[in-house]
Amino acid sequence: MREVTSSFNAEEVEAKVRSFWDTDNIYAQVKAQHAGSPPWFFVDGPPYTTGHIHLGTAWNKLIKDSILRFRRMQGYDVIDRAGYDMHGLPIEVRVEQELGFASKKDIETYGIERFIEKCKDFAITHKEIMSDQFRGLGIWMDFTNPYQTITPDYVEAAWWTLKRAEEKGLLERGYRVVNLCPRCETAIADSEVEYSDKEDPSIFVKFPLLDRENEYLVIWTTTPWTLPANVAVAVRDDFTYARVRAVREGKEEFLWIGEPLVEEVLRKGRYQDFIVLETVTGAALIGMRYRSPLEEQVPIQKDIEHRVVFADYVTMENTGLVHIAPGHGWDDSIVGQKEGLVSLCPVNNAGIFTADAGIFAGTFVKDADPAVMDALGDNLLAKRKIVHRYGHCWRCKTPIIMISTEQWFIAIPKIKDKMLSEIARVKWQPDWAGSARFHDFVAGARDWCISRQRYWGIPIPVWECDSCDLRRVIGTVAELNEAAGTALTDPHRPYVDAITIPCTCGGTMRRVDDIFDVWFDSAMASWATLGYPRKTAEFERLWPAAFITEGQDQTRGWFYSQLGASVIAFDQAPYDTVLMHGFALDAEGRKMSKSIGNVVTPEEVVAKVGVDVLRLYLLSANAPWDDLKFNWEGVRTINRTINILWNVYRFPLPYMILDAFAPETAADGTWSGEYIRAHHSEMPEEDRWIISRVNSLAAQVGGDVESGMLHKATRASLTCILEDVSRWYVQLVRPRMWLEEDAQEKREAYETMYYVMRRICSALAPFAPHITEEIYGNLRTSADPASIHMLPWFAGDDTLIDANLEAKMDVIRSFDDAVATARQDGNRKLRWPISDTYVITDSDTVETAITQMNDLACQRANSRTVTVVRGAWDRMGCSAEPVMRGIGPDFGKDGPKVKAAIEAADAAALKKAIDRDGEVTIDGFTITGKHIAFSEKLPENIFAAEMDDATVCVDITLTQTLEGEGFAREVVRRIQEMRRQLNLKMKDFITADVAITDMRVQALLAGIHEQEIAGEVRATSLSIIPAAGETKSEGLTTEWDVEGVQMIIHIQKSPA
RNA sequence: GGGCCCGUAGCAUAGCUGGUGGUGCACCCGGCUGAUAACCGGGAGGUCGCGCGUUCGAAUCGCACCGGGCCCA
Repeated sequence: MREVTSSFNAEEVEAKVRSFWDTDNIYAQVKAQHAGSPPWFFVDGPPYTTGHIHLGTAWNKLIKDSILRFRRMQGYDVIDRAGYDMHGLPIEVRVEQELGFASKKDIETYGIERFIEKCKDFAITHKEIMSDQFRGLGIWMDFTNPYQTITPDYVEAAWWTLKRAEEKGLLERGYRVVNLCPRCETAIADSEVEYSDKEDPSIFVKFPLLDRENEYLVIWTTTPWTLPANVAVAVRDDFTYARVRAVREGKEEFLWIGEPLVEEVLRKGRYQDFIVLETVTGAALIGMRYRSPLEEQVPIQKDIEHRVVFADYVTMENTGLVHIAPGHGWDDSIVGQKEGLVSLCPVNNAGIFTADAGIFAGTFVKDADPAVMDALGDNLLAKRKIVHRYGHCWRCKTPIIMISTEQWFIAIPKIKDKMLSEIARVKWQPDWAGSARFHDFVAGARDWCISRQRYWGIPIPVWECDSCDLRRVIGTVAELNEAAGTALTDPHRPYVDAITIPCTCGGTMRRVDDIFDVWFDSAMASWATLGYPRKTAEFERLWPAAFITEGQDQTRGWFYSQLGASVIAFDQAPYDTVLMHGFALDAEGRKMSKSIGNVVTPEEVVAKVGVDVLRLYLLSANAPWDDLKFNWEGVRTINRTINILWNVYRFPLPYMILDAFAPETAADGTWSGEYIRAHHSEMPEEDRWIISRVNSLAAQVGGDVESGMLHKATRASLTCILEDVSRWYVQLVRPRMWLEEDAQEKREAYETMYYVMRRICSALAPFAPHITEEIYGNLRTSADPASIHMLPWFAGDDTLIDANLEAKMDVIRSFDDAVATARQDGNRKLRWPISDTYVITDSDTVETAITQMNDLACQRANSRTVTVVRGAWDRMGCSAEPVMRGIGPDFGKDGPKVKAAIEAADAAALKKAIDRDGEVTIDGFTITGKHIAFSEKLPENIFAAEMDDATVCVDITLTQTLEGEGFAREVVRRIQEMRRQLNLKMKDFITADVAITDMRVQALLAGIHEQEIAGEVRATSLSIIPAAGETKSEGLTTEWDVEGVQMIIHIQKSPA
């Protein structure tokens, strides 16, 4: 053991520990230690390789690391391979930006091969940067060999899974309405759509009814460009619609509008006058036919039979009639299917109108809005602007459009029941994450569009014949090479695009152009990380995952994609337990974002307080599943607690080192609490108490971690350090540390402190791996394992837990607080001894504790005696107060006399009499309870304070003896302070003179307390003298005012 | 618009199978002084987001609303 002098320096300690881990290969050693033990299969949710981690990413990995460390200590062979999500549009967009590209054409011109190589470089570079950041947080996962979604074996896992989908009839191709980013020219998932405010036209349009002259349906839309694809108008059958005759600029026309909206719509259309001719329910409108107002400009519209249909989602807003374009809206397409409507989509993947759009052909849809409005002519009833929430591409921020396009789908509804029953089987932390949230999400899930029209991703392994309609899904690279007679190694675009397969019909099969939705990649993680399907042994041994944990946003992300893929592939969920955690928000509970400027990075926290404090803060601040409101104050508090842990740790070291203390060990020299187990029964109560507390803590922490309650585990540990060890045990045990002789009590204190530190470090090791490693490194015996992380998890020893003792100590602590309060009230410092303390109570628990632990109670109270009083205390005085409201009416003008009589009488005697007889006669007046109010009165020099279930009374009366002792302790304190000013070492001796001119005080001390003072301050000679002699040049002389008494103290270091 | 979660003193958080609201930090006052740029005690501070309901009694149960978060539309 070596002494540690400075206060806790996170930067220094953590750097030292990190370098120890690195040079001695501790992580590898720990893993080797558990090789062959029962496995614990964890799958890392792969972060996307953006290149920088934020607080949420850090939180995520720290939760993982803490749990993995705990499981390793429990003895499991933990599979801790990290993973990275490395394909996809975000990287493509970044590379495009670097290269200054504006569209897919630029990529084609540049060359797909060069482009995807750039993407690959980007992903790999940024993966390395992130691994370093994670390592910097002390995270022990396998970053040297992470699974990567871009490796051939990983790609193959996706191919194989798609083949399974095809075999099960779950792979479908078809036209669906999807979100399209016209810039990226690809379909994007709902989850890739980001909503933000956007200004759009807000127009009211008249659709002329067939066979009704000058009569129109009025609809509203914010997307004029979808009107060329209009095929129907929807209404609610139970709403009321009005037919109005409206006049604008002298022209009269007949309009159909939702009845409550008539006035508003006509005002917007600047109609001068109107009259409601009739009202009907929507049901009466259904089936009415109308013409497109654009049939001249969009010839295809002439062939459409437009009609009014029912849709339940119509609301009585705007006009109450809804424009339906099944090619441009999800809801519209549903209505279209149900009603057998034509689906028009005269728009291509770049958002450009096709020839079907007539005069609009060749124009970008959004740019065509004004032209469409122009073309509407008089049918444009009103034109305004609106700012509303609109979807944008999450990467390039381009407003998305909805178009009907041919895509590949997984038919999720066909496997939904199985997915739901698997959700019920999985253990969710918290329970509602699965049973409510995820369940509801999956219950409403639709087909999963898995195709993207991009480059950097896993190519969809479907080959289609160019002459017949045969298609083939390839499951592995080997299968492809065999079928095509090639030797492909990298299954990415464009290499894979070149490969053709001869078809049985004599034609040539070519790969479809699409790549997978990047969410499909990570969905395979649980088997891809095991090398499946290329290798099967590990898969059979380990799968499914014992545990995963991710943020709540992954409900619709990774929890979902994994479940879907796994049910496709294996008919079961790929995980057994899922811990869902929250989001990292700022102190006000808002999302951290660069634009608000409220981002807190992990690095800045680490720079201020170190990794362990960040870790403990993130883990203890709130329950994992609640959102974290980042708060610097909270971080500082944890920092202080950790500093206290450090102080508690270093406090006994100087004494232990002075005494060359070594804890008792087993025969092989390793420590596991040998002394405590052997001597437990004869150890002091305070030692047995802290040992019990620490064992209770260990038991609690283990249980909390297993149930995902990381906040409870860490809070309990920190509270134990603060409350039990620092604020109580250390205070109790201090005097035993500086006993001179080789006392049994001191030995027990050392062993206990050692035990406490070792056990607390063990309990804290998964959460604060650096400081615990440092402390352990200094405390461990030479035969103990090199690292704390090599120790088995200490789960608490039941035989050392004494709940009864813990309860009794709670009473003493409550008593201790009350004594301090009462003394403060009586203005008697704790340093000054008092004669008697009384605990007035009706509680057996209190009586037992104070009686059985009386020595400790006396010591804490600095009182000669501590006595329990049951019921009323006979020394408690009584005061009597006349109640004039009662006296006045009964005694009239004698009232003042009665008052005086009551005040003059002995209150206790009055009370006794009234209690007994109900009345008492004084000075001829008969007095009853209503004339007098009794209250308790503390005797002189007694001060009281409440504790749990009791009242504590301290008697602060001074006697000569007590006063002498008080002054003696005052002198000791002053001399100690002076020793400190001289920077003396603990073992140094001094000589001292205490000059006191006050003869009474001098007499109290001289001869009686000199020896005692000398002993405490390590003085070889000490004299109490009446007046100071000549000022000495050596040593230190200080004049003190002690409770109004002047003292001149001189001390000087003795020669060694 | 819908689902889930959260909303308790200046800040953070416990209590939430109903019975007079705890804790930590910060603040103010005091104590201790061989852990000392530490430690301890006390005090003040709360319409438990708002409203209605169930109940003898609600922070706790129900409904509606407001604010925040994630997700969906």
